[in-house]
Amino acid sequence: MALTRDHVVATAVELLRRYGLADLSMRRLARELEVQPGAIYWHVASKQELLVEVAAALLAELPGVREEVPQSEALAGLVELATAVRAALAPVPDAADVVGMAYAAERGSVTALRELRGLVGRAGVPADACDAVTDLLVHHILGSVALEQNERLAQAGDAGGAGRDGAEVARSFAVGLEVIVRGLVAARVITS
Amino acid sequence: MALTRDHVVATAVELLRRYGLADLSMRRLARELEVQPGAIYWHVASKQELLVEVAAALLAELPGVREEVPQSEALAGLVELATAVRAALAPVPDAADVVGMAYAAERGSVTALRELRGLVGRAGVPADACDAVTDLLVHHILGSVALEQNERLAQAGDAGGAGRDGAEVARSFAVGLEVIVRGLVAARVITS
DNA sequence: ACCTGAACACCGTTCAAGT
DNA sequence: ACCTGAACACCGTTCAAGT
Repeated sequence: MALTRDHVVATAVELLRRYGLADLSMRRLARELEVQPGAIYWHVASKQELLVEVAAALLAELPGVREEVPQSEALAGLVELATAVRAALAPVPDAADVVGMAYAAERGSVTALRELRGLVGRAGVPADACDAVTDLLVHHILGSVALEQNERLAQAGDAGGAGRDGAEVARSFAVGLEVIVRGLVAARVITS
Repeated sequence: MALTRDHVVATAVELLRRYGLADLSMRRLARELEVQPGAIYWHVASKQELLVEVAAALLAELPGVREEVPQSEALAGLVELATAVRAALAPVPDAADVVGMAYAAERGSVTALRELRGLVGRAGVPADACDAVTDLLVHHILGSVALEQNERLAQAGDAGGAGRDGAEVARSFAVGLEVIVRGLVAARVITS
């Protein structure tokens, strides 16, 4: 079967899910595809470009946001989407690094995060504060994902550790999200 | 002059400041110290351990927080400290990655961030929410630092770009910080 | 105690040459 | 158009042997 860009990206995603970012090298990927390392560079310009595609793929399955969301539901939709993004990334090793890098390189490269920004706008955040608020939300999501994965590793270390488990990290995330949403109103970023 | 752990760390910091994380390899560091790569491993167990030391060193110069801060001043002190940390890291290439990695590996490894957590507690955040709120603040700081450095790179790319400059990123950071602080009260995390 | 020399097992990327 | 083979310039880490 001939190599295609989609196949390269899909295999990279699988490698990430199974073994993490450290084992997602261009050479390892080539071995998985039963091809020489140089062959990959016909379909993808660089590892950086590949990782941006991987990040997009990780969040491509999320149900899209309805086009027309009334302002009254925008904040709730925002909380829902942020929670869904966190849940989708949490089980993927090093997902926070991969998505964080893609978002830093090009904010529009990940659909779900573009939709998040749209909801921020529709919730009433003025245009000149949209980026700041979206960044705050994205960093909260990715920080929480990274944290949960770290707890998992630490817990695997000490056998019966009293470390915070996934559910507890998810609760902390919800608290932080609530703080942000309430803060938007209290700081008069949203005048409602 | 005999190599010491402090000298190794200080040289690593200098390398990071001047050339960024990509050029801070154990081998490059050894060359800078005029020593064989293996020699570094007598003073430091691994690159990971070295980077944790580097992260601590980057924020070691910050003025410490007074021990006894009344609750009425804790929130203001928190904003001040967060702003100072951001300002200290902003000019250091890849500082967000280095400090983020150290914070993820061991939350107590960076003094200034430990002090931030102390202020969160003294501001009235209950013990079981301290970590969540501190994480939110730390990720906001590091996210903003990473963003500003990205803007700088993007601006260096297109000559007279309309990209957001450092001052604008700093303003966005302040907005986010205000949202968080107000949100703490509005979400009744702090009952004041 | 502290360092050298040399090795082990890897990287990302490029590119002439083949099919 | 798509891929191989082979090279270039690197990595982090280990460890016997030297001083």
